[in-house]
Amino acid sequence: MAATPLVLYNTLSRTKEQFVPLKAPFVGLYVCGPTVYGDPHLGHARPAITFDLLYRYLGSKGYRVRYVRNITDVGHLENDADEGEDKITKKARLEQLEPMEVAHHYTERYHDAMRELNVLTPSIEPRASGHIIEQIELTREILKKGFAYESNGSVYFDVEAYDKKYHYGKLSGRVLEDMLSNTRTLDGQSDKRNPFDFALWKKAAPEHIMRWPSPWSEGFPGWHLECSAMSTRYLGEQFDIHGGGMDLMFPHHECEIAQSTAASGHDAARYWVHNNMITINGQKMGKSLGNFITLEQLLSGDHPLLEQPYSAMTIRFFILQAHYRSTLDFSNEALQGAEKGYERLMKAVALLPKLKPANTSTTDISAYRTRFQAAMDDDLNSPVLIAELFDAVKLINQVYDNHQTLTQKDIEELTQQVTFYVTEILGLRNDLQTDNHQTLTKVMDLVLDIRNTAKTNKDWTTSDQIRDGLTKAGIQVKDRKDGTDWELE
RNA sequence: GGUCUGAUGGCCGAGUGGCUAGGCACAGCUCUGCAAAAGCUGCUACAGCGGUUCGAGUCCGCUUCAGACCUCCA
Repeated sequence: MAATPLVLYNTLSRTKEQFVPLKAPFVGLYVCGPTVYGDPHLGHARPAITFDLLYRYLGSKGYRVRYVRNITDVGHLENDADEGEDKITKKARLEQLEPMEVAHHYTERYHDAMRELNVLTPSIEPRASGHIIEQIELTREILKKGFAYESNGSVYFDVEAYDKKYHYGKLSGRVLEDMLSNTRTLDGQSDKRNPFDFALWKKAAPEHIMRWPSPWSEGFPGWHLECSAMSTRYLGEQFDIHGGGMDLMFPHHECEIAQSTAASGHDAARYWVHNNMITINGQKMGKSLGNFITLEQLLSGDHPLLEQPYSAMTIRFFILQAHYRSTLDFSNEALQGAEKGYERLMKAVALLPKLKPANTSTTDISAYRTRFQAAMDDDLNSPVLIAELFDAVKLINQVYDNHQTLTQKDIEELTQQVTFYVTEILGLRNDLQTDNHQTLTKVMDLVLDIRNTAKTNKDWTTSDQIRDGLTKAGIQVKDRKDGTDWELE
């Protein structure tokens, strides 16, 4: 496949760069996945869909992508880094469950949501708890290189030592000295030498359930270590793209860079790609802010802020209609707009097989291919791609209404291009006809209402026509004293 | 306080110097028994103030406002 060059915005350089894989046609892609201690919400959908789009598009260019997206089931501390309980452990206590039971439950919930959103499964989905050995090894390596120190059974990354040789803060644009001058001094209780040092290994408090043996103590790995360890394990010391939400840039990704560089002497990821946040009333949607809407609530409409339910594909379309590096503001009006737009697009796609060929074409459709591609090549500009697709939608409708004509060959080309970009790249499924259970109930309410009116008017011809017609259609009508029931046979 | 983003028409949201983004909503028309769909037409905005330029939403400076990160977070 003759691939046109893809340009990606690299957070490291803060510019758009042409994407050149280390070892084409192979591409290594690592994306920070969810911490499984809560239901997936609208915010989780953003990176999942953003990197699904990237994964799909890279694949369409002929690259063989290994997409690794982790599951964080251990390691994040609740409040203060040094005092807090492991987040998953805390939730487990509250619910009287095993930690792994909680992790498993929410992992399944996440998978369900991803399936609904038509997000492809990654090549590998490693769990932090399954890679303790790798994390211990990495900690050992960093210690050996002199960029970490042990303190009371815990191991901390020595940011100051690292910053002397490399640059701590290169991703987020921070300078260590500035950060230090802006921080209050430690209260003296910490094992850390420096407030910006972060844990590679934490000694477990007695009540801490999730713990593993290590050379330093029984404990658990630090917050940032898992991604470094697992990306190295599955993609190598150097790989192509590291993705995640912008909120992870600091400290999480910064620390990942420091860990990898400290251990191996060079950067691990070459392109850092960050998706922006979904906001609600202009504020970031987040668990800690308590203003998030779960995906389940979006699908059911069961949330004070929701005027109606929204389908998974509406949500996907809503997200794709904004560029991944822009904030995207939630509102009912915006979702409803997305719902209509999605319907318009899918209706036109459904119309494609019905187009009748003509001897000549009144429009040159050869440009669509390059325009679709150009939009995606430009840093995954899905909004522009969608705008281009709507241009094709108009053409499809015009041809259907005999306002324009296309040859058989052009119809085939148009069909191929449009359906490819809509279903394979944007990953939009046609869900317009699938939500039939609710629809059938509403239709039956209506039909039986008409029949009851007829019965009231003693219009037996009409009422019997309806009942017999329904029987033939496989629906049994059951008249009762207090109303009418029906069931599918 | 530090670092970094952003401010586009009723709503959402593209656009890094010159030619109408697109969707939704709204209005009129065509089609039509009515409606819907579809088509056609209209709605032409870029926070404010300076500057650079033949020309700026687009570059530079300042102001105002908003947001993210600096603590777990997608």
